[in-house]
Amino acid sequence: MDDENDVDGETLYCICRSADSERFMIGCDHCEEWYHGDCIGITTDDAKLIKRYYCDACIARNKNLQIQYKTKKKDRRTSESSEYEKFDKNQKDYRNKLREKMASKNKKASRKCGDCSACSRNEDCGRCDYCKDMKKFGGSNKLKQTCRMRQCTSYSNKSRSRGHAEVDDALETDDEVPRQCYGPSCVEPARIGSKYCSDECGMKLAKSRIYEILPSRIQQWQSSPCVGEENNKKVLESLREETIEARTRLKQLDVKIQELDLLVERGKQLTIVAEQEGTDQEEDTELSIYCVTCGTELNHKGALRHMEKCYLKFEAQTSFWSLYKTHIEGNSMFCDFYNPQQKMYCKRLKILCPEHTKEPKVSPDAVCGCPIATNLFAEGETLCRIAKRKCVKHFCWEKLRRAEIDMQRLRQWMKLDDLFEQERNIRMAMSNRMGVLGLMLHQTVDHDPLRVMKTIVS
DNA sequence: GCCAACGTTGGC
DNA sequence: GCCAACGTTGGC
Repeated sequence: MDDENDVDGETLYCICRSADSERFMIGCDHCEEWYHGDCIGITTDDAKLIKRYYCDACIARNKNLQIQYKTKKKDRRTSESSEYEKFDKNQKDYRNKLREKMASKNKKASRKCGDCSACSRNEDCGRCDYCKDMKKFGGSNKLKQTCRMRQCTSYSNKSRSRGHAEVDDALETDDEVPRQCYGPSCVEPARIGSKYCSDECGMKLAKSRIYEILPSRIQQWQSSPCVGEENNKKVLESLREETIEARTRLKQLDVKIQELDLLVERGKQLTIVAEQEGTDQEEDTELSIYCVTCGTELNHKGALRHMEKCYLKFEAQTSFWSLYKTHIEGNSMFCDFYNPQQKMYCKRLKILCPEHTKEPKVSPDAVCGCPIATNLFAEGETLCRIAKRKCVKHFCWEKLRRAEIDMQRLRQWMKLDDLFEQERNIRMAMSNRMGVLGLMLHQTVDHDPLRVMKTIVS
């Protein structure tokens, strides 16, 4: 503190922090600081009436302090009373003027009442989050806020939306008179602005509080039912069921893929039968078909082929990129092509991605192999044996089926993701509820006298 | 120009 | 509504 009060060997006084000791000064009988009479609105005549003077800062910190007069206040009805009243009035006027002056001079000062303990602190505590953010305490200066201990308490109780963090190590009264450290069996004086002499003592007391309170809280927690906990458990159970369902569905879809693979393999064994071609050509020759993507009128023979190409053309114009590669157990359905310039991964379905998946070349001997429908909803064992290149009925059937399965797989994975997120939130709520902090901070008081009986009986 | 910190903004 | 982040501003 000496360096703050000392500049170039000179002692600094008063609220003006000047070294001037030539003019009239009065000393505070509490902090022993000296104040210029004209700086604090006290004349030499006023001083004659005062027995013990306490400065504004000390009075603000300790409400028990009051300026003591040579004649007691109750005797003020005497001839001298007018003098005291005059002095009191002067002081009030002076303070009001000072406040107005400060307010007009500095808009930022409007957040300080000037009277509370926080306003009279002249050093940052160095321990709160705002102090730790400050450059002088090695912070990054992101928060740029006033030390918690210096934030005006009057202002914070009305208009500040930001909560004043209750720090256990903070003062209740902020009385800067050193007192005994609150640490268990510690006899050292507490640090100024703290209940403790050191961080260790604060931690020691916190620890012993936990040892003292926690066991009974755990017992209480275990003996009384908690509706929130029960509800959470129920939701967790239903989430678990839904997860199992989604996983079963995924397995079924995997089986579907295997079945499709087998079907394709079976088709490969077949040879082309040309006769079927003739019968098909006669059907529906007069029907008009329009492309679902571009709207052009199409010949039914080339309709599917056109629509597929047209779709791919339009699909290629839109990109679906993500910064992250997909991590899925088993085969991923995403393209996940990595673009090194953008540093991103393609998120189209792999089977449908026109940009990064090349269509396999169809050999002239390849058979279509699509199962032929026996009626609208069922398909028989018979496979289409027209040449793959020529079959207009089942164009790209295999690709579309794979895409359909992949879409269903994707839907299930998204559902699993959603279920996982919900479970995580519930588990977090549950662990918060019965975590050390939760148990220490909250407890349930049961006001129903019958409930106690029930617990005892059961 | 530097610094403290107020007041606003945007994300959650 | 809360809060981290930050642009801005006033004082020095």
